[in-house]
Amino acid sequence: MLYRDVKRTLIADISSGAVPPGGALANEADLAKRFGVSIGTVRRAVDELVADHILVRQQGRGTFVGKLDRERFMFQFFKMARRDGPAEFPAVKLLSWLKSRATQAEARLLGLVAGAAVFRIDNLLSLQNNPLMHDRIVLDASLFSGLTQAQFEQRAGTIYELYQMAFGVTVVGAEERVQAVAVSQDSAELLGLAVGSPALRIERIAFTFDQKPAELRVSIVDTRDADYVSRLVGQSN
Amino acid sequence: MLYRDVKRTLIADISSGAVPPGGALANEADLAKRFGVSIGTVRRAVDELVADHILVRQQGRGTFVGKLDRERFMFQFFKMARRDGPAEFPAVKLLSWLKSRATQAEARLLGLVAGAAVFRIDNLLSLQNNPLMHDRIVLDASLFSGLTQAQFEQRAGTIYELYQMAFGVTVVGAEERVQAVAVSQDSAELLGLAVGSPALRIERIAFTFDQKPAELRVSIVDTRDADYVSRLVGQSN
DNA sequence: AAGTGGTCTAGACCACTTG
DNA sequence: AAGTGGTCTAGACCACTTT
Repeated sequence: MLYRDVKRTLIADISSGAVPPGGALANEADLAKRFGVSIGTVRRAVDELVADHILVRQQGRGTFVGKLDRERFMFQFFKMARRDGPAEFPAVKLLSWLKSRATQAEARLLGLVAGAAVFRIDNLLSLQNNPLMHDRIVLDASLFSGLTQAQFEQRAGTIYELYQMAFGVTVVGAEERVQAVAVSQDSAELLGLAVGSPALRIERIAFTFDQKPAELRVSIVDTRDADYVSRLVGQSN
Repeated sequence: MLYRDVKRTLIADISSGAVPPGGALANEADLAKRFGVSIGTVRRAVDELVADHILVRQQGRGTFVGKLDRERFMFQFFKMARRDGPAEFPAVKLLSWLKSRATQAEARLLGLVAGAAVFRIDNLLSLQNNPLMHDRIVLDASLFSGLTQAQFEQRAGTIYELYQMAFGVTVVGAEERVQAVAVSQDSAELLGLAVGSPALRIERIAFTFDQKPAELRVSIVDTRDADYVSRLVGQSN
């Protein structure tokens, strides 16, 4: 399982920051020399990392560490799409920001001890100036130590890009659990719904390499005009 | 793009029934001879079909056409899981069966003309004897010509396995659109909910090779005890 | 023991991007 | 022109399953 070792080392290089987001990997021949394997073996390791969207290959240019920019966020992490049109990047407005302590349930989901310090960040997301959903993000404060509200609000790109650039926390995947709920008064006001209307509740645990949880996010979504879209694999061309 | 040609030919062999579900492919060396390419090129084509779950490799035994059995159905097409436990195969009870004509919306989703002949099949799915969800399936009658209620009720395996075995229709993927709705009286009675309670509505279009739509299915799901679970990729080990 | 897929090698040539 | 990834070859040996 040589290619496994190569893959592990490449992941270590990325998660340690030795190769930064957007940075180029060494070329395939050099990697092969460094690891003492053939180019084919390097390619196999890189193939898998490309399949996971951790690396991006560009023929003729090189292989780069994938940035969690808008395009990737839309592709991988934003599943809502209006029924009448194509997917679109949402406008995000910060509603509240506070440092707090994890409840027992939050601690379990994030792999922390109950009462651990966390950041709580609430956002309102809109499409075409219409409120669509409301996110409540919970972050392990020790993983994002020093994060400030100003830093969060003034970020240039996506939230995950901020995690990656400023804290070396690369979100590589997530698990979402979706259910239907009756909206509370708070959510109803934010989304322009009647209290008790049906809405989606999405609980997302985003994780980094090694499946380590990095973020807990609970979204309440108005699905009068948009759907949660899920593709059950199967390309085959 | 030799391996692309190999892949296309293998797909043609499968969808034509030349290699039946569960049947073995020729071994890699023979395939290489047949296509006049190296084993590595055959492997690449087969790799992609395995990634799409169309083929299954078993070291030392051979490569087989994947059957749409319970295991695969659970893995790929059944996303509901109880919050208190692991995923579990649902019991399916036929509620109604009739031959009818496609509405305009159904025809659009299935790629038919409005008024085309369709089968309408309603099922109730339960976990641990508790009703969980209610499916309304719409099938193009010309694609499943000769399908009878008895055949449907007496099938041995999954519904998709019946499509595959009896009609040569292999479902390889699907797109699901999920929204929250207030349940109608019919659904409420079936699921033991109060009328107007929030529930998930899942609209699934299942497709075969070439993305041709094969089935439309609308599910109403009670999420008091179970979630719709979605994994946003990212393995990376 | 024979046959299968799983991994790996050490090249080759092609397509694409950049200076 | 030089450098990169993309594809392909023709082997080799290993791990596993079946006879």
